[in-house]
Amino acid sequence: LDVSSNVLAFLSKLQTLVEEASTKELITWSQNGQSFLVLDEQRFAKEIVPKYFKHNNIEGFVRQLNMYGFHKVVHVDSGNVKQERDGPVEFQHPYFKQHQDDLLENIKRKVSSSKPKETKSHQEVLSKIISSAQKVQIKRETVESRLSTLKRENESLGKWQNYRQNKQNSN
Amino acid sequence: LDVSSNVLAFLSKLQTLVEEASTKELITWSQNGQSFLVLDEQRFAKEIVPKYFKHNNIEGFVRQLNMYGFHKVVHVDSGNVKQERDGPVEFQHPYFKQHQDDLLENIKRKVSSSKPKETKSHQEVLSKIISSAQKVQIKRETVESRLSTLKRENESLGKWQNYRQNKQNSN
DNA sequence: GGTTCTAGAACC
DNA sequence: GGTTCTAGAACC
Repeated sequence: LDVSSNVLAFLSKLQTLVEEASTKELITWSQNGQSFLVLDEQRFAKEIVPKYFKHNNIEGFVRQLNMYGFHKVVHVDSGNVKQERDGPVEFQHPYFKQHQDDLLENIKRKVSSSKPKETKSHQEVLSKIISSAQKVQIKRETVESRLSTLKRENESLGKWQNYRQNKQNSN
Repeated sequence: LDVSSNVLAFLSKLQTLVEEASTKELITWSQNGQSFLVLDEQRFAKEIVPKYFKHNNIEGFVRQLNMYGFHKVVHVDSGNVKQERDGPVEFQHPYFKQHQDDLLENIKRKVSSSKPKETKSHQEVLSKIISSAQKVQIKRETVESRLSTLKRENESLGKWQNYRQNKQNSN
């Protein structure tokens, strides 16, 4: 973690990789410095990646790029999208540009967030259902308490009725 | 689309690839025939994949496997998960086994579905909550009917009580 | 239905 | 925060 410039570990490594002259053959800035190129994914993954990361595949590298908001640059040739096979791969981020290190601090890693994407809407639905169930529950409890009151009254009246009945019969 | 055996295009191709003697060096059944192995992802992607699919990368192949319910077999070595670098990659599906072509028809491609992934589990949770709410509702209705019965009895007794009371007073 | 880019989630 | 497997979604 590069604490001095408050830039996260991944970005520091990426920065180094893209600037470094020794890796220029496999990863470097594009012509205009607005994006960077991985010139040979295979070799890059096997030769460079393991020196900087805990793996040697391109997927993990791309996953990290996506986590930091980088996007693959899709090349449009004459109207339709066609990536030539095994050609260079280009990635871009609005705050990752050559000679503009001051922008780097604006790059934020996306939060992993334990909550899935549509949890919110489901959460709302659940809240409503639970709230509704609670109202039913409360109404039931109210009714039950009224029931037990009436039951007691009924028993009292019953006893009194029996008392009157017995008295009547004994007369 | 292999209409004759009702097996989808991808599965037919995969079947061929795994059985084929000529590709045995890069993709073949595992020892016990319960899974299949890609012995060299790099070479497989570049040499075999483009002959069968419209691309030459392993990602597309893996995406299709996942779409059909295949799972990567993760090897556990001495307690912790460790995949050796550039070793064979193993995939498995309960209905994709050597010499058991009759099972193939059970393999279904996952529907793209507008519904997100966890709809099912949420659906289950919702079902339980709704079912629970319904039970509370029914219990409430039962109690309410008992209540109205008791209420009627109570009123009758009350009237009788009043009758006795009045009679007593008038005596 | 197939391919690609990106994201979710589990596990580290 | 990093890595891996799997899925979502757009586009074909």
